[in-house]
Amino acid sequence: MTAEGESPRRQSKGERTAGRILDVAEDLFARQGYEGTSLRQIARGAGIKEPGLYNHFAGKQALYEAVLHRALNPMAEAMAGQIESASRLRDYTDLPSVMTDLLLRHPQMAALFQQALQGDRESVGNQLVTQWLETLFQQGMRSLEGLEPAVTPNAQAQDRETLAINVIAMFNLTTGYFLSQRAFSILAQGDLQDPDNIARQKRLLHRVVRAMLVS
Amino acid sequence: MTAEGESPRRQSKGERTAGRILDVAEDLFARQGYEGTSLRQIARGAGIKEPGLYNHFAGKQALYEAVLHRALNPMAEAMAGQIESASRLRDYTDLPSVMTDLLLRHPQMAALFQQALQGDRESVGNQLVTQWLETLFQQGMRSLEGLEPAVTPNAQAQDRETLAINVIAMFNLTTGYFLSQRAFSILAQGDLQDPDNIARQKRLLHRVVRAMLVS
DNA sequence: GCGATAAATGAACGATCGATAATATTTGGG
DNA sequence: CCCAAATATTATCGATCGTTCATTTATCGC
Repeated sequence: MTAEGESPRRQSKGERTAGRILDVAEDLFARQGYEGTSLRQIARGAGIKEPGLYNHFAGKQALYEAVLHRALNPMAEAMAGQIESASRLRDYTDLPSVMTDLLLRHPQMAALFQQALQGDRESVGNQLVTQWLETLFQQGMRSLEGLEPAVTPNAQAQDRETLAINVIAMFNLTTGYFLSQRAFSILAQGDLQDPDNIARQKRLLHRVVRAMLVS
Repeated sequence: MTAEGESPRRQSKGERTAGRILDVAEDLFARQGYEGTSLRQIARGAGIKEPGLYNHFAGKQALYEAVLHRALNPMAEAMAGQIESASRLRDYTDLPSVMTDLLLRHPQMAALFQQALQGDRESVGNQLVTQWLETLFQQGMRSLEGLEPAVTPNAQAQDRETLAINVIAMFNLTTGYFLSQRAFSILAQGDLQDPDNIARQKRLLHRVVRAMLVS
């Protein structure tokens, strides 16, 4: 999530500094993890001294949660909008593609979410992401199980566990793509964010969804 | 990787202690990450004081690399054996299933590998895992691209980028499963290591591979 | 069982961590 | 333009990090 594009006079100095801090912190947290990132690094990246951070955030933990919150909100809203406006059947199965487009605009969010998800269960960060996943997964479950009979009338009903495993697979497939830039450069030259490769990934996502529906 | 099952007199005291240290370190590194784990924690878990660690490992970094090495070697050998003994075509497409069985015996290795893969590019740990992935991926690529015409004579040849994306997807699908226990408990009750769920996952893996082959 | 060697310990080091207090500077509304 | 409020800085804190050293204790081949 990069800084808002508003005109520099619409924001007060404090707001601009807070935005810069969030930008730097998001990048560093995603690349180095929570414990691996120091407030000194963040302050230096934002062009201020360390104690200045405390004029905008209560502490390291609060800053981390603010980063997650700012990254999670647009994603949640956009996905909610997509889900709500899904009138035709195929709109539901497009969910991974939509999520890919959203992650494409903020590629480091994938790493941020995965870390928060693997992190301390009691932490606010973990609960934030877990809560988001909850609604997302519930919707994914409803999609798969609701569509299946319509699309493939002769398909047998799948048990809840299989549905869950499928939804989780789609999530891992979608986010994992953005965590695999290094692996990709081993196998082929190029950038995973290249439109051609994004198109290839979306094609794969659709094929996998279809493979899940037709059992 | 749990301690060797050898009789307690076959190992010297030092070897036994080193093994305990590796066990504890592997668990903590996988759950909390490299920076998030302190040598004090590891020492306490192994039942010794902190300086005692230095009788067995040169330092934190060396201990971390030893953990990765001990976890990576059996996996690499087992996969190499599977690949070498693959006479029939389907042996190749079974590779994700074989990897699932291996990871099932040491579920925390998935987290370990992902962390090392995302971590510092210069680090020895990253290079260790990257090197392993390289051979694994090369083999996966060769499988997919070599098998395709045989299995589906009417399928068009896929470009290298698509192959790479497919191989990466299979890797993310296979390892991501073992990182998703929390997500699974949101959607359904149960343990992802339950044989029934493992069977469901393997069924999914095979379906996805098939979906990749028949373009 | 003796003795060399391996292993474990207590004490302490410098470095860095997140955080606080006191002070200086800048901002921006009246 | 002024002055209260917002923002930034300097100095410093205690805690914890990884690591080292000198010493004690345990191991195990002979």
